[in-house]
Amino acid sequence: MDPFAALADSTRRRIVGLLSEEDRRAGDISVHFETSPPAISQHLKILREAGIVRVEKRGRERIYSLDPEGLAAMESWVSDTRRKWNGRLDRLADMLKEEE
Amino acid sequence: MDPFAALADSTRRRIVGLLSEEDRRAGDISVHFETSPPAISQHLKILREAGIVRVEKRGRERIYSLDPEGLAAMESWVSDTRRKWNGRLDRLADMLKEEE
DNA sequence: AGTTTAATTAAGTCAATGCTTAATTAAAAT
DNA sequence: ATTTTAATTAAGCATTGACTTAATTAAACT
Repeated sequence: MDPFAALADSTRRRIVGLLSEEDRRAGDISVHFETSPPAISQHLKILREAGIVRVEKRGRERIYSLDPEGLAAMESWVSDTRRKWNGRLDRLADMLKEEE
Repeated sequence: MDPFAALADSTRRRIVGLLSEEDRRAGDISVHFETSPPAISQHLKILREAGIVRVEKRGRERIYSLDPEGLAAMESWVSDTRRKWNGRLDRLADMLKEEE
């Protein structure tokens, strides 16, 4: 699943929010939600495959951490879009200026 | 549909890309895609309800334009997440510094 | 007035998504 | 060695999402 679709789900965004604060074990993520541990595990898998999150096995626990690279796609799309939009505003400003 | 879900679809992101260049009539958007005009119209409705796009009726045409406010939610979520993440890195750097 | 054009809404189909409970894997503890 | 604990995978189900064609709305043209 691509990063945009991965972050379309609010539960997954909340997970990312938790991991932006600190690395956490799967169970420590799970307790923050009403949904079952398997559901959270499935969300984590999606985030992993989207490159947004990493896992590290530690004994029988899995430590999840944010992979900031994963946000890059979204960040650059947004900033590109914003830049193009601003470029239009700038050209409009120029046109108005030449009318003076 | 919330802005994140609205932008999870690549067709809708392409529409936003087109509108970041210039305002366009529904039909002028539609021709850029293989899918049928009704499908594009449905996408436009979703973008409208997410606050990402605006319409203006002009005779029997509808002129679509980008509503940059609509991107704000995504932008601020991403930058907040990034900020929290960076904050962690900073604290880590401080800790390493104090060890010197 | 009647027809064409621009666009949307309606209705139905199919695939994808998110959830649940049950089953499995594998490490830790007794 | 057996049992408990942490987490995931499997299977099934209900909902949502994106698409299609057909029908509708409304403005423009002749």
